[in-house]
Amino acid sequence: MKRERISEIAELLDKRGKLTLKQLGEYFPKVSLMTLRRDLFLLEEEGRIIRVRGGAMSVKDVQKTSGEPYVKKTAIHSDEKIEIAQKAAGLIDVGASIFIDAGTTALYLAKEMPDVYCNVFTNGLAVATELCKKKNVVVNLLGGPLIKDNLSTASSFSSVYFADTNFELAIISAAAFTPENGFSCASQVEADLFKIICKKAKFTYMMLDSSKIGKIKPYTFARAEDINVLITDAEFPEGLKNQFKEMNIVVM
Amino acid sequence: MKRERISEIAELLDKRGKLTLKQLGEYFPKVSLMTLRRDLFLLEEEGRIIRVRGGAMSVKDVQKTSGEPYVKKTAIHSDEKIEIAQKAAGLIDVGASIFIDAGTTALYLAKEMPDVYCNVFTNGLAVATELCKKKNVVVNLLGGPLIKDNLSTASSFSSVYFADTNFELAIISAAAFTPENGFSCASQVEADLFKIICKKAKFTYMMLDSSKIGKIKPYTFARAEDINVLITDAEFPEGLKNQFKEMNIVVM
DNA sequence: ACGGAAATGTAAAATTTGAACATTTTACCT
DNA sequence: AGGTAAAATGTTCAAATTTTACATTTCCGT
Repeated sequence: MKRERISEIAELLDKRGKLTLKQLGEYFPKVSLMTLRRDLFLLEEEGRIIRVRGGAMSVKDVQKTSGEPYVKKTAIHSDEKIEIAQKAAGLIDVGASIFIDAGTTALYLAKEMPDVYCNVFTNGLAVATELCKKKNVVVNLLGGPLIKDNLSTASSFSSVYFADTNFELAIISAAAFTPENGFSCASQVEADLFKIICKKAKFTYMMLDSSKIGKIKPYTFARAEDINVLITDAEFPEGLKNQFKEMNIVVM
Repeated sequence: MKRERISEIAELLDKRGKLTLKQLGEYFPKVSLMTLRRDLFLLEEEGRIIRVRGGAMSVKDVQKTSGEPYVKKTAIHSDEKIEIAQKAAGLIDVGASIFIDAGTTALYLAKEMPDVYCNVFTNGLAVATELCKKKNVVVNLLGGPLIKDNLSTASSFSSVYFADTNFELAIISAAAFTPENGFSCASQVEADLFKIICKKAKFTYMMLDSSKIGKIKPYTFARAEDINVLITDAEFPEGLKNQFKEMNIVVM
């Protein structure tokens, strides 16, 4: 009982990188925070985690992401993004061929994804690296010039590349959304890529955390009606939810 | 004054692994603990340290005690590989267009590389990620299905991709070499890729640490006479060195 | 079922941290 | 040189976290 919980905590931390004690408390409502604190102490002695103020972080994670600026960004709205990623991960079928984008939500999705046989295309280095940990997932990286801010590729070459590769499902995320301007992002090549992706995929699932609503970025790549499923968090306003539903879009 | 102190703190932490605020206070009696605390905060933002209750610890130190299979591999013959990487790094000119492979020596090269304007093509995720830290290096990643062992891409698609991209210099490494079998590696797609690369590049620099000599891997991708420069370590046998030199190959 | 050890819970004490504001130093402009 | 804004540092105190100590429960072997 104790041992199970401890290894569960360790796995959770390896996946998330970092958790506060409160977050751990939500995962293990049956035990008190003091017990969890003691568990963390034991894990620290084993060298699997590092305890930091307020919680703990995974040693593995520290070893991997050696302090790159990209890592920091993942902390913003991470709870919502994880929530969304978990929902999206539940939608992946065995044998599917999927495109996943390079965003931070996509990175969480890569972590949460079940290790079942499927083909994943992505333009994100971090996403690809993460997916390589899964034995059964075939990972396929889109090539081209790298964008350094977010470690992604995007080039005019994509359309050529995709001429002979197919995926039925695209799970992507937008940097901004308004009903008037649709889904938009900050980079033109990325927007072009997303347009191709959406056209190519049979179904498009959009991961959109509530913080993106009402924002506008320079390049629109899809309208509300272009997507099939909207995956979002609990904070998503009901009114907007209904607007999507009226367009026959599944909101979850 | 501030900057100095901060880098001194960082060095101290790298050396000691972990220090409490009080200990730091003893090292820097001139400033208040609050200032040191703020310094730690900045270092944490840079990703160089991790703040823990009571003090901070070095990220490098955490990374040292690693358990990752890939990371571990880089430790084998690492001194020789770094030696070679440093030599190779010295050969890179501003403005050059270069291909670098996905091996561990290549990863060291990526780390040692000067941050000057140049274009680098690679099929290694770790190499690409590392190069993204350099402001002036334009990184271009070869796409395709990922090989999970070494986080590299290699596909039959490469030839198409390279039809419109050019580099004058290829810096690659082989897994094995004998005068009879030439340079060989363990993967056929990789061998194919290297053949294309060597043909495409005006000059081919081969990084070969002495441990590779006399070994044979299944797929030969180049002969001794196909390369222009051989970069190796101090252990490299003199006799073989001379054989290369007789073929007008620069050995260094 | 009993006794003791391990595990867990609770609450108060001790420490550390974060935030706000005051003060000093630095750098720059005229 | 004088003045001024910004940066760096110092001080203080409230808030949050951790530790400690002790109470309670659960688990096991007999």
